[in-house]
Amino acid sequence: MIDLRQIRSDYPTVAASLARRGIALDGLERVRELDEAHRAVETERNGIRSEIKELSRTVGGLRRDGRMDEAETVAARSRQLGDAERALDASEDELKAAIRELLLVVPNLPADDAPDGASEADNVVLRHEGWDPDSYVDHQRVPHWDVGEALGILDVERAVKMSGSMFTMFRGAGATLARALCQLALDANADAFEEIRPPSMVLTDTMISTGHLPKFSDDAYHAERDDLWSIPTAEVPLTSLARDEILAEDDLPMRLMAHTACFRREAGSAGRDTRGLLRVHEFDKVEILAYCTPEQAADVHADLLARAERLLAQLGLAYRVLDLCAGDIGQSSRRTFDLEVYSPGVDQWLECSSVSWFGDYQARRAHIRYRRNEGGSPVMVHTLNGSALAVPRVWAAVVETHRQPDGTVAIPEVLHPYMRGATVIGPRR
RNA sequence: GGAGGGAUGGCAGAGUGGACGAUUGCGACGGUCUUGAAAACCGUUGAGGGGCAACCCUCCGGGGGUUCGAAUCCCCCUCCCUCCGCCA
Repeated sequence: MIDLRQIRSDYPTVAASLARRGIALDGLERVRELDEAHRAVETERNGIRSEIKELSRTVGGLRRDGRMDEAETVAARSRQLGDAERALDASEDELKAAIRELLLVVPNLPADDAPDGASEADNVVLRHEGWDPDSYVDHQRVPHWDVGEALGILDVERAVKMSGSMFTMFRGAGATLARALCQLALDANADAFEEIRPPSMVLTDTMISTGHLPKFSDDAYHAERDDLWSIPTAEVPLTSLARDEILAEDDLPMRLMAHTACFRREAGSAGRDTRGLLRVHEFDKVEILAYCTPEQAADVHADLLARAERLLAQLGLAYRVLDLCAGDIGQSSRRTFDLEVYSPGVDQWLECSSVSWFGDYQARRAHIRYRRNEGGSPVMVHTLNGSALAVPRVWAAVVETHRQPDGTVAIPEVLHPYMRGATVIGPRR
């Protein structure tokens, strides 16, 4: 959530900033009106409540003194006020709920230095790494689904049999490779991040905290009977880990990482990228996440990006870094860098990490604060996160990039310790 | 899933209708004393909302109810503990 007080005190800035996303601002206007009405009702209601409390104290005093008739007179007066109080109370509840409902779907203010733009097409490519378009040879120009099938390490057909389209299954060395990628990502970040193994299903409030609900319910799997959501990313449970807590400044930045399965309905993309691993309903991912102070946020953001990049470089993959424009960053984010890995077999740039700074938007939803060393009231933390490594697309890029003339796949050296000594993936027999 | 017991401030733990936003202890912070520290003593110490301010309001797991007045009484829910059942 953005700060209601900022809407009150600095409406022009908020409106101008949100306008950069290219969204309609009538919801914001409405919030402003409701807020004004809400405060008026609240003030009036509080005055009546105060009076009732005063009268009740008087009743108590009179009764103790045995002045029962007088007590009853005062009680009767208080009874009358009670009716008025209940009416104002109901209206206050309604206004408060209406404001929250609207505020929950108002996106975050893009950072001033996020580039202008309306869509994906306006994202800024900051740089390419390990990228030489002329270096690829014919044996690398085979899509991973063909490579995977030939080597017996990817079995899409049987996954579809058991779970339907857009599910996948790794086999043999392919499954080991998928696991190796996760272990590498965890080990590479263990120097600074606490490893967490969170639940894969969460309550509605947990999904609201990150911004995945209420707006994007179509994108997530929901177990109706128990009202639980399958997590679309470890960001969801990791952000709620500190929900409703007050952290100490000395504990910040607090860095967490988790390897989880991620579940996405991909509701808007039926029929797109249906082959292979480009878009699947369930995939494994290692997420890295931090809570920090506003002052630390820029450094933490750069560090998360550097860590995600380092893994791709170590795997010998080409990638590019995108600075997402104001019109394309996610609802909760203020600034996002995307990492896209180049997959030569399908000749596509595949998004494999979004490294985002959320400011205090998620912290306000999740109520995560910290106390400054110099004391004073608790203030909202900043949250940031990104994928260290998302398995399917990186798996695809590895298999295509490192395919050798004889059709086998050379395993990148950093993965050797996790591959039971194997250095090459040959046909399964 | 069934039966019983619980949920109070950073923690421990009082409080069964009115002077309780809450006794007390521990912890933390400030001070006195001390060369310094400890001990002792004195004081401060929850969160949120509204208001320029004085100040007002809310919060005792969550929601509803009774009452002039609820931490306290009633109803529902959630979570924790004990026992039984089931189970990797």
